[in-house]
Amino acid sequence: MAIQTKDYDFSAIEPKWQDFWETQATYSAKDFEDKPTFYVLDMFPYPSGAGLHIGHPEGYTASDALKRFKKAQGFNVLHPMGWDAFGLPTEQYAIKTGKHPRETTEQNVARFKEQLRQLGFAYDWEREVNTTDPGYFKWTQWIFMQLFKKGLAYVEEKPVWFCPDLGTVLANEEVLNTSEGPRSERGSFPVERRPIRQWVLRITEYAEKLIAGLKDLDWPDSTKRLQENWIGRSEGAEITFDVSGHDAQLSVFTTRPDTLYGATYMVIAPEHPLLSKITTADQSDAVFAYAHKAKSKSDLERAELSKEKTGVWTGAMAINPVTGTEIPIWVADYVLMTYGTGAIMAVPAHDERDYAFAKEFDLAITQVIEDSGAAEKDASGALTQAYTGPGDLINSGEQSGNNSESAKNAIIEQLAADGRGEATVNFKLRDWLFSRQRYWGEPFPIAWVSEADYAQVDDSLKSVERPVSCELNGQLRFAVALQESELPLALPEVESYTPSPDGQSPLSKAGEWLHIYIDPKTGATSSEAVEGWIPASRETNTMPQWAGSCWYYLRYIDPNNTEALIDPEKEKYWGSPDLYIGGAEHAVLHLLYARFWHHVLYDLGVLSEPEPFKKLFHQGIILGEDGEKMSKSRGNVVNPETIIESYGADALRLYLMFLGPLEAMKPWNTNGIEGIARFLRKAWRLVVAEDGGVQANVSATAELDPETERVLHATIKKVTEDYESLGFNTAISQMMICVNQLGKAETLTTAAVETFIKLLAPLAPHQSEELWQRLGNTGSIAEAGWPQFDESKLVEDTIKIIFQINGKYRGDAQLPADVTKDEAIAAAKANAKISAHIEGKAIKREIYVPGKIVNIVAV
RNA sequence: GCCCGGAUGGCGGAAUUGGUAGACGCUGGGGACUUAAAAUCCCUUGCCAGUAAUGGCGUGUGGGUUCGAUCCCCACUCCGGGUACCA
Repeated sequence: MAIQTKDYDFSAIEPKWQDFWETQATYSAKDFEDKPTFYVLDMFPYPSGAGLHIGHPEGYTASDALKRFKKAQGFNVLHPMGWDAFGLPTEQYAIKTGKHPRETTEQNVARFKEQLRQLGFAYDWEREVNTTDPGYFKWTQWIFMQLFKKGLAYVEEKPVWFCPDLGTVLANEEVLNTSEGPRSERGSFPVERRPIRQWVLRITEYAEKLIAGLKDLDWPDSTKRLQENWIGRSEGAEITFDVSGHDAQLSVFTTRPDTLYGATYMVIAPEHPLLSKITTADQSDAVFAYAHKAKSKSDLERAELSKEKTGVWTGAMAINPVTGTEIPIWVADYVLMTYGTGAIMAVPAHDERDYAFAKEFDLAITQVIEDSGAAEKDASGALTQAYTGPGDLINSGEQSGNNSESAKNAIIEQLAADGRGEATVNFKLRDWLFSRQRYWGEPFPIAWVSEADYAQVDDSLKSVERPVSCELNGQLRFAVALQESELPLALPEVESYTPSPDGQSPLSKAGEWLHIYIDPKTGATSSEAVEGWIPASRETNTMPQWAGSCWYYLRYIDPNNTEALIDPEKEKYWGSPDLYIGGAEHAVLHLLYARFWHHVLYDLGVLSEPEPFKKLFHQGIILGEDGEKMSKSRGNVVNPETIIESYGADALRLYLMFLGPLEAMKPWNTNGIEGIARFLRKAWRLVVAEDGGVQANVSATAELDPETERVLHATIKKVTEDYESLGFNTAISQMMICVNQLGKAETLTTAAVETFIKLLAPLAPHQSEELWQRLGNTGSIAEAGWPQFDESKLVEDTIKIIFQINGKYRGDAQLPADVTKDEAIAAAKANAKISAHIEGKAIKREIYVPGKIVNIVAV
């Protein structure tokens, strides 16, 4: 039932084939089919109200094309799609309109799905996942439960941004740093740091594994380096200093224990717990004023003020453990409570920050590493900048003369003997703040009980090694996991989606849902009191958006399993994704969090491999026509639907890939799509004649001239290689060369035309299917196999040899492909232009690059 | 500041990683078909000089290695991205 048109009518053809793929389930993956598998994964979108923008189809076209290519090559292909549907904009919309986020989500998903369909992306919709679906988040909650029981989750009062005017907690990126202090991005209201109870995941416990695991991943080097820097492993030592006149001790982390003799003062962070204890009476006003001010600053502010060092002397002194000298202890916000021990030994001679601070406050600077003239000094020989390089130790007692590298160990050993220090490793990576005081997220499957009741609770419901407790309404409470059969723990219906004025989640007002009784043996719950059960209140925080996106790629493999997160047999069959395509903006957080969960699940025996994403590719960004980032405010946004209306989805897909390398950042240019439209029309006319039938010069028995045949085989080779390496732009240019050549040929074999259409099909699937059908074939072109090239067809009997004089092009000639060096050089000399150039010169050297170049060096 | 990318015609980009720089496409110019337009086809299009043959210049800048450099080395400029006192 081909639609009989002579023109390429994409608006009729495209929906026809979209229906076909859907009803025929052309791209539904079959578990355990006896074929090699290929799992290609896209980063799933957040279904926003704005719909798809041009950036989405870029990566998705690449994965769709690759999927079709691999399918044609005979792979059992898995290419699913889903929705990262918990999230802030939907919740904000609910707060504004009162509409349930679930409804908004449904509408947005429907719209996204329709748009993806219009682009011809043939996903396996039977495996669709949605993070807000109870059948899905049941397992998100289940994973959290395992983390909790394994001791990888805890609760802490953490300072978070709170905006009293908006009545909500804000994420770091929602807070702007203004001249009037930190303000909310929305509405520019003042915000403040408030300690609010938070769940935190111990990702730092996996820091070592997360660094080590990077080694074997086929990822862009820059992304690996980014993760490595983010985790920020550094080796050094923890050294303990005595505080004069106190029995307190101050521990510091340093990567330069070799400079210990040069530690002339110490600095502790404003939040350091020892601060109030060691501060002397005369200094306390200044110290506490300073500490208070530092607390209200954002990390951002602290960093921005980095040029000027600020601080106050606490009045206390510490004792340098190797020199025995008393050194002052300062408080300053350039020391962060969140890294190391929250205190440092300051070595101004060999650390830039310490140097700047010492200069600002006129503190002693003792050089202990010989710079051998490498550092700048003033007339008196004092350092005018910190020397951070290596060298021999000076002014360092018995260590003097020792090299700085070996002195690191020597000093650690010397300290360790006294119990004053040991070698340690520190990470920049912090534990993962895992809770939000919001409505639209996964509820935690946790209940809080009293200490006495906690004692009765079965160990299987506890974090046994590390019990989790906190104060709720002034009372000590302990965390208990619910029974697994209580999952999924659904969100209660609430009257308002707005957090309460004190920053508590909207769930804290869901009274009936909140207060429960729990069976201490099994973790079963009831809303009514039961004999022997204990009263409990549910956790009211919800999980962050990351939670659902951390493991969705696993669920595609077994989306409807109600008994397990994933069937181990299916997991082994499909393995982890063979290729993951997504933006570089997720290089750190999403990819790190997902790796963390995957490692944990592997350690729990749920998964068979420790790393989730073997191969990763970042598509670039499509800029507006003005070369700027597309944004509504700039008015340079290109809408995919408009392009599809005027050129069709195939043209859009091809053009997106033709713009430049997939990984590059490249500007959109609407004019350029004409070339692609022309190319598609040429391909169409190769098959379809004026009268709508098949072209008369195409037949099974026709002759194919040798040059056309050579180009065709060269195209098979180039396109196959380029698809494999995601080099779609060059594959398209080769197909353009090919279509031009085929168009010139007097007659064409059906086989030649079919070969070309098969090559085109991954990128322009609608038109290719249509042409395939009009040539008399049935079924999808994806099931017709992938063309093989014949190496012998690529060999040309004559080759063009370039003649150069002194490396400069002076002529060329067609010579037999098997020409020898001597023959080639002779041919060059026989060339009129060449002989003119060597006339009267002495030939110094003759170079022949086989099949390419003759270069005669003559002076 | 540090860490990554990148710089090639009027524009997007290509170049088997050391072998004719500018494939392919857009734009511009000229022509054919047409009553006309669209569509299609052909020629042309890096810069300078020249009617031309041809010659010179040319891959951000300056050096170097080489018979030969967009590609390798050294120094620098500009642009983009990430990161932020991590001891």
